Amino acid sequence: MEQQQISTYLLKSGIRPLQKRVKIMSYLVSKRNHPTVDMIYSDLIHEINGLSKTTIYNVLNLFVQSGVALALNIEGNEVRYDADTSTHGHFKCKICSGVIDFRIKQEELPNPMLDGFRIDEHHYYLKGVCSFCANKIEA
Amino acid sequence: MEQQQISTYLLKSGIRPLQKRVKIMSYLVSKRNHPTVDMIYSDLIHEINGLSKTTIYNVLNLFVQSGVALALNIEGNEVRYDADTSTHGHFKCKICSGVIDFRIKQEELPNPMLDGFRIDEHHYYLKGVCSFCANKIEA
DNA sequence: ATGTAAAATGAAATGATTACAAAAATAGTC
DNA sequence: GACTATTTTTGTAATCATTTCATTTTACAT
Ligand SMILES: [Mn+2]
Ligand SMILES: [Mn+2]
Ligand SMILES: [Zn+2]
Ligand SMILES: [Zn+2]
Repeated sequence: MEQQQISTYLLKSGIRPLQKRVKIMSYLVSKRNHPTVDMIYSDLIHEINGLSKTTIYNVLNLFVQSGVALALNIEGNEVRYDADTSTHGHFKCKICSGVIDFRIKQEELPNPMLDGFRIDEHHYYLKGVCSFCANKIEA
Repeated sequence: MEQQQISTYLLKSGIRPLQKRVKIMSYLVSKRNHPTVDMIYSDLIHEINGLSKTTIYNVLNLFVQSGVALALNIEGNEVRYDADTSTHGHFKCKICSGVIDFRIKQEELPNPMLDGFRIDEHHYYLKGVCSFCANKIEA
């Protein structure tokens, strides 16, 4: 996606499309790697002059509050960010630590009997060993 | 459940049923409140003389590794513990912060096409407002 | 160009968890 | 019951992620 499209998207979502915000959203959208703050920082520090880690925290918190990104808490010690806010599931590999998406339709997720509850978010996480790592192990 | 039963259960799971371990497991089993380390600490400090927070971390890590407890990462800033290791889902209320169980059969959870992947854990989390808090709000 | 408001920065504070060495408890042996 | 080896617990300090906050910089409208 072009930076121009990202700008338009942010604007529509009520976020002023400032340079660093556009770069960070652009990173999320193009990489689709569910990065941690540190991953974003070490990748973008080369590209954006004088980028601060605090800025990344600021921008991501803004994105999450504005609903253009999700914070994934698959594991207690790290938060991962995702620009894909549609309904889908996540698998995390214990070996390579990679997080990958899988498609899930909203209707496929079980709807428990929770009378009078208001449900805002659905999170479906799987953990295990990805096929790439599984192959390496048995080899 | 009696402390005696807890001891037997821990022993069967390869865990020496020492006093503090039994008390902590007993707490998890009887309260069923998905507590954080701090909740366990502030509740048990009265009952167990000279209990240290480090011990709670040690014991819970042992429980999780031995498979007699689950660590739930519903929200990035807190880990909650659960002695119920059967398949079930969790709902967290944004208002009162309570975490409650709901029954889900293993077969109800979608099984994505992940060829060659080994899936070890399923986590299904919902977030929103519980019926008790919803009532308070509209009142 | 100037002024004002918003955003970014970096250092310090906070909070949760882990590492580690010393002290205490446990279990087996005499 | 005392002795000893091993495991567990404790308390402090270290680590790591995130937030707070005062200051500097940037963006934008006049
Ligand atoms: Mn995703
Ligand atoms: Mn539960
Ligand atoms: Zn892998
Ligand atoms: Zn509630």
